[in-house]
Amino acid sequence: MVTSEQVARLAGVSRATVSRALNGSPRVSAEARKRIEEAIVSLGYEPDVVAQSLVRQRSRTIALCLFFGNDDSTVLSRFGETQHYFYLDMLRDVEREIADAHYDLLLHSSSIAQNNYIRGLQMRHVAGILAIALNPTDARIQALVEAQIPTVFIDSISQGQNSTYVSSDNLDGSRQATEHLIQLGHRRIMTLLPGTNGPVGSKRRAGYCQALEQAGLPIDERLIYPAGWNTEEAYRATMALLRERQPRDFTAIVAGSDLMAIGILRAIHECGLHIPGDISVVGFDDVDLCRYTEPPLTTIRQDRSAMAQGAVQQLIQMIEADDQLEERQLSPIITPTQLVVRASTGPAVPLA
Amino acid sequence: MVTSEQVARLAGVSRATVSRALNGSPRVSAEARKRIEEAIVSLGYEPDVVAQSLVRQRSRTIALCLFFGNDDSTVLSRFGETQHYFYLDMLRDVEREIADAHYDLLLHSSSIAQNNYIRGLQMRHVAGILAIALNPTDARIQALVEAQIPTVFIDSISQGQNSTYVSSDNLDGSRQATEHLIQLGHRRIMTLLPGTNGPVGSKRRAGYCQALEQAGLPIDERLIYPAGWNTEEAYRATMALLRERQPRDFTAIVAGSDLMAIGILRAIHECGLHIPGDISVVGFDDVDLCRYTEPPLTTIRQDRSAMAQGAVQQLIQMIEADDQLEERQLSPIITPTQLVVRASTGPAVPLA
DNA sequence: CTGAAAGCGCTTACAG
DNA sequence: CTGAAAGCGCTTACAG
Repeated sequence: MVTSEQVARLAGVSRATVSRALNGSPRVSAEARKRIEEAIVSLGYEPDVVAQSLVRQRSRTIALCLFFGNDDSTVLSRFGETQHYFYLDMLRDVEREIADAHYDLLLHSSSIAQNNYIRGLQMRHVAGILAIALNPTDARIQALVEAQIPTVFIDSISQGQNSTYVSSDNLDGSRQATEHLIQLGHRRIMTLLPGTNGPVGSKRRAGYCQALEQAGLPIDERLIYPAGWNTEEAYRATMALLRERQPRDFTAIVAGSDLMAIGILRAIHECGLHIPGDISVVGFDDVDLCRYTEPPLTTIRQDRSAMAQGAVQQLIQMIEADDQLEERQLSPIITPTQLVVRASTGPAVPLA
Repeated sequence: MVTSEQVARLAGVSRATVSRALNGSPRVSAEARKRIEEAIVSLGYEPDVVAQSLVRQRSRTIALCLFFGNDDSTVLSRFGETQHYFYLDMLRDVEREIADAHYDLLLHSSSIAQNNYIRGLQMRHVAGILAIALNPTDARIQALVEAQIPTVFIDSISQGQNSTYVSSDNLDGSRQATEHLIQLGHRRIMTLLPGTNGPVGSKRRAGYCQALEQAGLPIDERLIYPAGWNTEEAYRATMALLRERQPRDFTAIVAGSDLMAIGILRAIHECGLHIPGDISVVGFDDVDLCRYTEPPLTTIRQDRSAMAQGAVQQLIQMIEADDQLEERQLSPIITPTQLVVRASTGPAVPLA
């Protein structure tokens, strides 16, 4: 294991000078710099990041914190569940951004209480935190905000002195989806959404309502049907819906997400109905799978790479802005959404 | 930030004793231990893992290395691609196992050359490596093996002094899938598999052939059709197949994976054929989505949690077996596979 | 059983 | 521009 000591010896300088050269200090002569660089190459030296972290009291590591449930102790624990499928794609972009900035990504799993959770992060000297916390009442959110470690939340609207958030324009996306159906002649449009108080669901509900209002359509509580974010719950809810409502009182469904839409499609098929012949379905997210559903799914695209890029760049900016400007204004980043029309939506057919 | 110095002062002992108590050394008196524990609780002390890593020359971090392509510089870069969907589920189990053992998971992205790749891992003092390398010729595999850091590969059959692997019984799984179709009366059974030299594909091809042989059926090269692991390529291959083969010369398809099967189903639908009425399809992996395809997919289940558990436990055992026994025999772990019958397979119908 | 001391590999005021 | 020295927070022989 090559150390800076060996580099210094070979270059005929002190470790201090090697360190300065490495960290781009201007106070190093050209000759010294050259000799050091040669020594580094010939020895294959690379600085020990652990030692650097210790002395700098800060690592180049960004921790990923996912709180999908209240009890998930590991970062990925809930990632197999269909409702979180969307975030995976975004994580790819997140990792690329982080790598490009020469930071590492840590999945820090702590099965302990909240204060220990934060402490674990501090003891690892993480530089910053990227958090996706779907339940706004999760106590860890507030703990994170108070910990004063630079933090960017995705899809949670928490803000603080050292934290901000990025989110899609969920309201406008849902509005577009509903408007698309209205333009196709639909008047009785269901929406399946969780009954929780999360910001994502709330905004999507609001967008749905806004589109109806703009079109002068009434907002019927019977058209807003509760279902969890996952495929199975959406499937069950739709089955229940199709059985309860005889005769059927709707011609289209705005799904809370694409993965919910997949369950909805399946239920409609099983009841012997056609899509979009009998019922039109719109998803939300535009995950890759949308192209392979039967029929291919009309949906709302979230700009995942813009979300990831915005989140990471904002985070790194916060990390590297060592000057703690009191007046710093951290404005949230809201990325646009866009309707993608495929084959699961069509003209409304009159109800029986 | 509470340090061991403060704990020592409060407990009236030296830092050395605090360290011993913390690390479970027997050479600490009961009274000292008690006072130290009280001090730790009252101060909320937690050791600095960075300092520990430096002095121990080893962190409690396990790096995740995914080499899905030859050029992926980030760990997750290829995870959005359908062909790697399966590994995500396994990663969940992997993370849980790692967390339970009180290790951290690092996604180490290095966009640099191979020797720097290894060096980056060494400089971070990672304790061990979990690697999924789908291309057996990837130079990083050999570099990893030679680096002598404890490593467990998943689905690559690399072994070395400090490395071993875990894999499903791919051959037997594919054999079961094919046998299932034979029992349903199918005689002309296609298989769609990548033409690469990866161990997973090779084993699955061998299992397919073995089932045919055991049934006394000929192995027709025209029945082994090349297609990449992803949904899109499987879709395109099937479309081409259905156009080329007029009249059609097969009644069933063994897909290389579930995500390939999804593309195959879509192509069959688009050609106006029925599943399993016209063509039966079997997948491989048993991802959650199988239940939601149209029709629900018959497939081969891989025991992901057994794979994850085997991999992590083996890895940690290697890490903590500080005694480098020369005669240590690291035997690979092969987990069983199992047929899951759903609705995409049915009796063979005679070909025109 | 316990403490003083050295050391892990680096960085950074402090002098010069 | 450069080096000697101190220090980041811990662990571990070495004495006692």
